[in-house]
Amino acid sequence: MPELPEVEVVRQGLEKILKHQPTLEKVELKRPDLRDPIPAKKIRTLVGEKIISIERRAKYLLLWTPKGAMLSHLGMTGTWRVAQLGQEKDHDHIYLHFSGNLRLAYRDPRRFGIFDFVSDPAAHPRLIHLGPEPFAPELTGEGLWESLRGKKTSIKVAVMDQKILVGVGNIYASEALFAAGIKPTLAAEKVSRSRVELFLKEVRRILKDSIAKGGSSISDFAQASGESGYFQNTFLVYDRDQDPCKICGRKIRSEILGGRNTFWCSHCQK
DNA sequence: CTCCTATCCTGCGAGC
DNA sequence: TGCTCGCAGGATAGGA
Repeated sequence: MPELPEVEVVRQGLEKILKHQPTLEKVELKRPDLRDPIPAKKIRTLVGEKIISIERRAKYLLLWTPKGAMLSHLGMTGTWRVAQLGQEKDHDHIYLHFSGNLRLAYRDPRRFGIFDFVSDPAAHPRLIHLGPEPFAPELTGEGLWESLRGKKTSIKVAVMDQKILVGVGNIYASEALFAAGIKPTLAAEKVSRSRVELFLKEVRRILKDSIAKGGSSISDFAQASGESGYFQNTFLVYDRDQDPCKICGRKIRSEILGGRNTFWCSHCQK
């Protein structure tokens, strides 16, 4: 669900809400697990600590204290919000109580999310194999192209592979490949270096633009403030099967790649 | 190794 | 209106 822009928008929202560095006073778990068991004991070692920063890595959030961090992944339907007493909802699984009578709620109907404890991100099994951040200055089109070498899988599946490039999920993969004029079904190894360079440029532009627009709000995504994003209004191909291409007017088509619905224009993308 | 499929879970919209 | 079906922004285990 939330891809890099949505997670970044949530990060910015949480950063604002937690700017005054409140102390974590209580961790209330409504159930013992999401996708995985929640290590309640380890997380509660952070009680009494201040939240000093909110970091995003790939689609993960890290709420840092001096003694370690809480790691949050939103899965498909996860949201964080301020929920004072009386503002509980169905599928609220975690309440973080802070000083100053502040309470954050994590809500996640499908429970594909993750909530874990991290001391050393470089050693955490969920983080250790992640590929480069799209905005990392050291990431070049050539570097990305090299990591696609020998990949028989489709370029669409490859750019969604978090070992190759993080943060790009099903929406932004389709949108960025459209912007770069690359047909998603093409084998990754067959995409030329210059076209991979263009893809990187376009995916950066699109991710940045989406962050500026508050991300894409489909069904229940909202930023921590509760506001919706509006990047979904600018989709050129995603979820537009059979609709006319906004550039050439021909029908957008779709196919399942790697188990995920993929959208493209066979005239604009080769 | 790489690649592909099935799977976790709930809610919602389309179609009848 | 109410039911059933298929699908949804992700990531991983396990099999080929």
